[in-house]
Amino acid sequence: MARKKVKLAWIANDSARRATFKKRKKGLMKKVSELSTLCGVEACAIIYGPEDPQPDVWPSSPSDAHSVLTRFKSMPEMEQSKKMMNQEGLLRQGISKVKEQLKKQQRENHNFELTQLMYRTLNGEALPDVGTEVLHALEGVIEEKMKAIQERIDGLRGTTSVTPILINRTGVKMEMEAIQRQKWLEAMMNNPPHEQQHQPAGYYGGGNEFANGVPYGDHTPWPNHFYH
Amino acid sequence: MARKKVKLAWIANDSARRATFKKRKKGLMKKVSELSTLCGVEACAIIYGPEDPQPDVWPSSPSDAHSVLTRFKSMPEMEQSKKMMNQEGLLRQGISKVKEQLKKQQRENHNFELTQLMYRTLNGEALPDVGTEVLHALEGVIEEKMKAIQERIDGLRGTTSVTPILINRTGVKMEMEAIQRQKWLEAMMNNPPHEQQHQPAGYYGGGNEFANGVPYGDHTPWPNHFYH
DNA sequence: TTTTCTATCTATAAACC
DNA sequence: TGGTTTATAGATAGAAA
Repeated sequence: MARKKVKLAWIANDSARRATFKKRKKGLMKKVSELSTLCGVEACAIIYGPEDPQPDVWPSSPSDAHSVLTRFKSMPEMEQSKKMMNQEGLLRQGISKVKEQLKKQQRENHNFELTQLMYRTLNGEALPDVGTEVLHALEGVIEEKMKAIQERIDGLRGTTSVTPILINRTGVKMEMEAIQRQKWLEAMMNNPPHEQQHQPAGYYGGGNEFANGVPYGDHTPWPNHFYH
Repeated sequence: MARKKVKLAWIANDSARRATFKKRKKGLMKKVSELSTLCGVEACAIIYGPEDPQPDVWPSSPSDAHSVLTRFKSMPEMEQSKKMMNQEGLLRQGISKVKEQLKKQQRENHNFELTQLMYRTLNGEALPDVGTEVLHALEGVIEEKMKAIQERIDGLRGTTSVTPILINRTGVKMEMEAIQRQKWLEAMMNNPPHEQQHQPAGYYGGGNEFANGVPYGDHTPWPNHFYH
């Protein structure tokens, strides 16, 4: 884990492996002792060397080690197996984790699609014939954006030093209700989706900022579930 | 070891201690698995939680499942204010990660089901009318188990010191070809999936060990895809 | 409480001796 | 082969959401 990221696989080189073993064993033992000290828990580590039939063990104090091991051994095997051997449990754990990930991903996808919908609509594209549900969600997204912008503006008002270009261009006195489409675009696209930065200097002058291209570079059809 | 160097002593603050415990336990387990992988040695860690009578243990049988799944981190959250253009890319990345996880999980599920199939069949339950594909896969699982057992026995033969209880019970002289069903069960169930330990003392005496119950406690129907 | 973020601290792979 | 050094990967404390 230094100089180079090591691949997690058996180290073929003999001496390198032995060196690593030595270093890491030491580090591991230290970690075990730290965990035990810091959190006041019983812990035990047993490491068999490649040749040595006698493992390195922590805690080094024989009595402590013995106590941990005795406790472990005396426990009905059934309980031991619950955590170390119960495949079913681990599987369930894994499955719910994946499910969780999936849900998160789906939420993100949905949000992304809504954001795209917003940008494209603001850019003059016709709002597709989406269901009310989608409209409500879209409303939520837009509200969130507005809120974020308002906060940013409020924050800037209290500042006496740097006045961001954005403010010079749009004027903060404008009421939120009166913000026009291109102002919206300017505000929201403060960090624009694509290479707007590479647009000519006159880019921000007003008018149809995306005359040269749409925010996402193409007109991907709206996802099917957006429609009735 | 971050933000501030922590003093090596019992952490008095309750929630802080729990948080540290969780983090460090995870880190420790990872280290153990890494050491084991990189250097090809046997290693074991046992950690008792403050309350939990069940320790966390490494290795866990489906070792990959645990470490791989915990290692899996959700993709960094999208920063709306920055680089909208990357959203799509980030999403794709996240999706493929989830997909990958899902595949892994499915492989594990399948393997688990096959293992259950094996145990239940060995226990005398009728082999369901599975397709050839499943049969072949089952064959593979069984072969793997046999190989593992053979290796264990071979290893033990070369040892003059400690003779594990398992050996006392079964006798290593027995040829693999002659191993009977209950021996199989003993060997494979060395750390049994469920409550067999609570069986009467005569449990290991031979005969129908699972007369009072099946290994998994119930007769869950075989998964649909096992059948023709 | 959990999750996420990130500044810092620690472990360690290579290089050197 | 075994210590010492150094640059970097990894672990994690504390804060914030």
